[in-house]
Amino acid sequence: MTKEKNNKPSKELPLGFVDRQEKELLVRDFIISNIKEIMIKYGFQYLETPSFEYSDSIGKFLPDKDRPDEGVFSFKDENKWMSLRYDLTAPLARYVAKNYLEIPKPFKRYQLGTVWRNEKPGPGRFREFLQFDADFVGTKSLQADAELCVMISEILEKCGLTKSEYVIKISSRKITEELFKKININENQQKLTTLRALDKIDRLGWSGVKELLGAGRKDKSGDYTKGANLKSKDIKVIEETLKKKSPDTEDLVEIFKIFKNYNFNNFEFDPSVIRGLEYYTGAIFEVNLKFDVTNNRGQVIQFGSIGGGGRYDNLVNNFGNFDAPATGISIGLDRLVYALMQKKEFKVKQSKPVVICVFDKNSMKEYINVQLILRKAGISTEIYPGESKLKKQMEYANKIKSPAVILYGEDEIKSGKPTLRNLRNGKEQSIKINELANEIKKII
RNA sequence: GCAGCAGUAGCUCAGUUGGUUAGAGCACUAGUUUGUGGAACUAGGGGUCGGUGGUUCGAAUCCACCCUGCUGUACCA
Repeated sequence: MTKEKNNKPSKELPLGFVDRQEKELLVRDFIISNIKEIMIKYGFQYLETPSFEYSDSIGKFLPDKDRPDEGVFSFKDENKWMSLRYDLTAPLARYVAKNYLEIPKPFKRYQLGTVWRNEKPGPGRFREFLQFDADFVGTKSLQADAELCVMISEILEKCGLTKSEYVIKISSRKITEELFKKININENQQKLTTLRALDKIDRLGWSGVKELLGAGRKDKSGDYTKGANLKSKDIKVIEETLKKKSPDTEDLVEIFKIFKNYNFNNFEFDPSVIRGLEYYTGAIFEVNLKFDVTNNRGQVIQFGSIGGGGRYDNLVNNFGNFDAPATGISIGLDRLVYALMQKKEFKVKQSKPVVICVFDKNSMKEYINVQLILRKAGISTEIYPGESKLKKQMEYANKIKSPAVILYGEDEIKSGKPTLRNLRNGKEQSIKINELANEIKKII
């Protein structure tokens, strides 16, 4: 690299975007195959919608209407603004509205797709990530809400999490609505500030939340956050509400009954679960991990939830007049991958190819013959992709973690018995071509 | 966005109060071994010290601004 490097394209990635390597992708594939299997079992339809939508299809449901395009990546196509989707729920609402007459009602669909958020990234948190969504549209039945939780739990356990490693926290927007009535808050901004404060109880504890409900709070770095300015007697009422051990709203009482019928008990009633969204109208879920997650320096980090959801009875109605009450749940797959990879006992099998070394270009036909036989037997096999000294070829095989190499030089070709070298223990044996596949299977 | 900390080789870092040609380990390349990887030894390549401007006889080191990263915080459909 010389002076010219200034003229060369940057090898840096845009903020919040990452290359994902095989190890991670295989874990992701493992999770996806579990999801698909369970979705079929639960009877959801598979759907894909495009990455881009017209901005007004997703933008006009933003909670803060005063800054409609903040947080999304957008560009102007001809004269219309389009944006990369920021979740899979808004596109679902658009899809349901567009296809309302054709789709079954209720409509159950699941979707796997990349979403983009123009926000500051954090550990295990990117500006481009894969999300899984499952929703019921067109039913008010609480059976749907309950089943979503049971289903998520089945997915997590299928992926290797034990009951003690995760919990689904549940609350209802109805609880906070009643609370607001009780303490007489009507102003929307104050409601939002209050909800956001409550949402932080995990991290800040009640004392921090109390500060945010009152005048405000100074964080570790010295930054100051303005509070909701509630009266201390109202804060007292909120504190009492948060202490409740069991729900007194009808929806949650019903949902918990259904859980019992499913024998599902890995949930927790938690009135501090808020999920910040304005569009939720009933039950709210949040999927939390119960073990520490660390960054690549080994420090424990604030990881937050790996997914959540809830009931949103009015969202589809934003596109017109539809009878489409809905409930859904989503998981951030990359966050689940990140967390899963931290579990020591978690392993995903990677099959690496057996490498056939190249001694002499004129013997290519012989190498190909061995390759065809092994591939036919279902063994991942490659002829060394290059022209190097044997030492280089061995180093290559070692580097890609190949289980074995096949040495098929002049002498071996003459006798029809290639040498199989086990790269884990260095042992070599000379084997007839037609017995090669079976021998290799013993090694793998 | 706000705040704190930090940017020296591909990676992890050292670099003394400003002083010649900027160092180490790992990785990489070549060789010791022209049919044998993971060990050892030898040699080698690789840096406008994040960028720009300033102070100075002299800056990786001091100052200003900018960029990037980490952590917290805000926002998070």
